[in-house]
Amino acid sequence: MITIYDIAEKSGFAAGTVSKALNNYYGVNSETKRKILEVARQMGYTPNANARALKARHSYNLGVLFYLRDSLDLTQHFFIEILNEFKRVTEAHDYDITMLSKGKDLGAEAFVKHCRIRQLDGVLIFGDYSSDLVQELMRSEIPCVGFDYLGNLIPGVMSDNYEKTKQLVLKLIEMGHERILFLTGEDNFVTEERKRGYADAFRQAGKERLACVRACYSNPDLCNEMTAKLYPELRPTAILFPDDFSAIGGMNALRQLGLSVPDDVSVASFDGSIFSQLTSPRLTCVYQDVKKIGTALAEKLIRMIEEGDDNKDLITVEAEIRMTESCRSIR
Amino acid sequence: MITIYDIAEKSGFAAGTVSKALNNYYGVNSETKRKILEVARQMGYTPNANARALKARHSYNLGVLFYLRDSLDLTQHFFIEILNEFKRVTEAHDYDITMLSKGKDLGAEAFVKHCRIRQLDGVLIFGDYSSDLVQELMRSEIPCVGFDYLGNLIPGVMSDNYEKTKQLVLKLIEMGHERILFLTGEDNFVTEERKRGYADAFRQAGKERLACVRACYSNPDLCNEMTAKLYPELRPTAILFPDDFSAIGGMNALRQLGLSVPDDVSVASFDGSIFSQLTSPRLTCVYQDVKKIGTALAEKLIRMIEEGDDNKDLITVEAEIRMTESCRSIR
DNA sequence: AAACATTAGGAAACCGATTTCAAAAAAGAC
DNA sequence: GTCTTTTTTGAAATCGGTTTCCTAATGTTT
Repeated sequence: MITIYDIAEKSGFAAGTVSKALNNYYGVNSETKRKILEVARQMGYTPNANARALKARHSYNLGVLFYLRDSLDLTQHFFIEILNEFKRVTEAHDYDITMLSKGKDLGAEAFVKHCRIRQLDGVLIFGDYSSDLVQELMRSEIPCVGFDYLGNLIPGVMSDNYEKTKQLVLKLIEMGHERILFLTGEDNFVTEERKRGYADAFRQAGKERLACVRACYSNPDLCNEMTAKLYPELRPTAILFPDDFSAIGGMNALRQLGLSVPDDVSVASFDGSIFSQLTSPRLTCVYQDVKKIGTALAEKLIRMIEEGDDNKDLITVEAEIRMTESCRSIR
Repeated sequence: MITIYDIAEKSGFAAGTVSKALNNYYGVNSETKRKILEVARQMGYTPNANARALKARHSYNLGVLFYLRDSLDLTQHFFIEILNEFKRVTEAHDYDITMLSKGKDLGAEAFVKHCRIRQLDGVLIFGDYSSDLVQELMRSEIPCVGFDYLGNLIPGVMSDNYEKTKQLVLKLIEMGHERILFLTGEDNFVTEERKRGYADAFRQAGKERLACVRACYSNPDLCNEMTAKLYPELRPTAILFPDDFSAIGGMNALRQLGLSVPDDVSVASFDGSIFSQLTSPRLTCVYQDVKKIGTALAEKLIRMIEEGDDNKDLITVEAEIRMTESCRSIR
């Protein structure tokens, strides 16, 4: 492996000077820099990130944590789309991404420890923010941003769930739907916002609301079951599902009941991930802009790391209502 | 930050001894070890992975590379499921996972360089193995394993695609299907195996085969289009799609043509990812065992790194034919 | 009791960078 | 031509571990 010492020897300059030249420091003659860079190129120099991290006390490495209530893993398609965008942006700033994990560590500090061991510069969290493990990380000195986090421990990025839910429900009401059933995800910041939106839409329209019933995110089977059970009881004309994935389960249940979407029941969901485009009819949904979200998360985290930005205000990203085939006016 | 020097000072032993105690080296008195470990615990010692990597010349860090022809990103659900399992296994062996990328680097060595810079111990590849960038990596000194790779540069892990495709087609033939259309993915090792299986099934059954037509992996829109175009021409009684995701597109096309699955056309696909369970009717498929695949990839890579295993034979993982609602006998 | 083998622990070099500080060289001022 | 200022460069310390080699201490054999 070629080191700066090899370059120093061959070029006739000292290692320190080589380092400065390589890093574009002020105070290196441009002719010297040219020579050093040329020698480095010739010899096929590869910097050693670990050596750099050791001395510089940061690693140019970011952690990504998936720690969700029901699935501890990566298999959440919607989050992966955000991560993909996050990666694109951070990569352009020379950061790498490492998956965070508890490893063999037990105890509430597992994630924090992992970050310290690897000297991670910051962390992107997709998490169950009420868990001790995630709380511990958020309270640590390590810069963190959280998707769908609302609170004052770290800055969060979130779609304007309240506003868009309200608008969607108002639209449905306008279309003649009054019996709108909202199957929600498990209780968290996002669910809360959406429920407020749902309630306020009815309030604003001066109509009686039907029901919010707690289901679960990313669980088509549960939504299938609950839809099968609740439809006969409540006779909704429209159903809001917690996400596209769950909506697929729900729609299958409706089909099994002999109902047609959207002729008998209108259906809408949240996220607008790839799943929502594969159903037939296509799903009406509150589309969360994964690109904007990923970019916002990345840029905020980098600002925190590089500029010491310590503002923890929520960053809201505008979502978009996509009215498609799965909803019909019943006037 | 607490270092081994802090522990050395407080415990009265030398730093070298502390290191040995912490790493369970031979030649440290058990009482000494106990004391040192106790002091380390008290002081809240966190090792520094970068310092260790620098001296030890390896990082306990593995790279994962997604470099596919049509999508350079993470949004391939099926691969994510494998990665998830890979992570579970490697984590238990104290390895971390870093996403590989080209970063700003141009040139064919981009990935190799990235590995060297981070001193990655090995790499898991999901790739277009014909691309220069991936080839360069496979030819390097860095231990690599590849999912769906067949060749002699690195060991690959693959489902028994030939065998299971053949069995599936034979089963369909038994069910009375003779006009079986196979929409394949783009040309690669896997596609080749499956096409062989398709051909041999017909050969074995002594029947005339209909057609293999090249489509694309993970592209529901293309499969939708091609199905719409080819169905009227070829009038298949069964269609094999390149993967679940694509099959969804194909089934939508069939529905648009006014055809029912499985009453008018039987449908099957490969992978058996989460997508295949969400369609209605459920998809018959060659299920690839993501857990076994992820485990095989992880264990092989770790053996290569830790034991110098340099056997490059293909590792075949048994797939499973899941006959469900989307196929019907037409006798 | 002498000779030898084994074990425990310490000192120091090393991994490959970064960064500070001082010296040397060049440029500018008078 | 001397003195001051600025620019370049190098030497050396440092980051936090690992590992080799050596000495001292203890245990075993005869």
